[in-house]
Amino acid sequence: MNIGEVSKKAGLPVKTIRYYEDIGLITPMRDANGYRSFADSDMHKLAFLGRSRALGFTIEDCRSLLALWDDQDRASADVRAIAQEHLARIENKIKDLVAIRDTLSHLVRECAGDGRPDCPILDKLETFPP
Amino acid sequence: MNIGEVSKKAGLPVKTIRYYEDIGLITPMRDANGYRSFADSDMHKLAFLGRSRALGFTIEDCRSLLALWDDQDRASADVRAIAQEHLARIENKIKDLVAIRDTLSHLVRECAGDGRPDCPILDKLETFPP
DNA sequence: CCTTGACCCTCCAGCTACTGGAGCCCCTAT
DNA sequence: ATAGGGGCTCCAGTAGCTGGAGGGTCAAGG
Repeated sequence: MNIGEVSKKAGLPVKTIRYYEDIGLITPMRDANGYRSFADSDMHKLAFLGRSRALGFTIEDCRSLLALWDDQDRASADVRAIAQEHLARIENKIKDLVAIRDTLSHLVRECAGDGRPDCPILDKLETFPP
Repeated sequence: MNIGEVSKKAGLPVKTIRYYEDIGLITPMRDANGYRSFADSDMHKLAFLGRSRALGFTIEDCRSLLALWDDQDRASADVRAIAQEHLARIENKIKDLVAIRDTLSHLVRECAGDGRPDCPILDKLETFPP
């Protein structure tokens, strides 16, 4: 398979696939003409990567997950640890964003949003908490 | 005021303040020795920037907000528009993250997390939705 | 007067995870 | 022969800083 076909099947941009090779996540063969030649196992890895990334795992997480995936003797606890740590990061991020959203929507509601210059949003940005 | 003092008062790292000057958000004077010399108005702007950034506004948003802040004749609607757009971005991000969190916590709950190699997390990453 | 240590300065490189573009080669069809 | 749609590499840029090298400046203590 050439890179274009893999790109369609895996749902990843061509550039991203080449990048993943660059950083050593996959190592497709090469044809005589220099074109990358992807085996099914490469496709499979790329799909795996796509899903992991869609769930917000970092590239380094993906590298670890991929290694565990390749290792038939892995302990599921190792996988779980990575996922759980990531889950905690996500939950923190959500908490931060919710706090921001609350502050922000409060500010937006308070602002008349008309042609006058008085603006509680700017006022609050000026003198917010401490 | 020297940069160190401003840094403490505004709660921003020295490097960040220099960066903000670099990109034209502030333009402090210079002393004869080349040191930056911050006026109260600079401090004020930096505090404003710190708060805006803490609410997740992009640097370009900050640039716009700062311009509106400086403009005594601004329409509050202009500020509101920026804030509202940002709010929408945040809400989208929260939605995405919540979806990720739900999937992820489901996976983590399903995984035994013991020494055995069977791992529903890897299975799902392999064969997730479509 | 000299040194020490805390500041300050500039410039360069690196982080994440790609993305865009230039400039080139290759393959197939007409 | 040529046109188009692949493919290739390498370089640069994105956001928003952060770290470090290598150097100047200032106030206090010996």
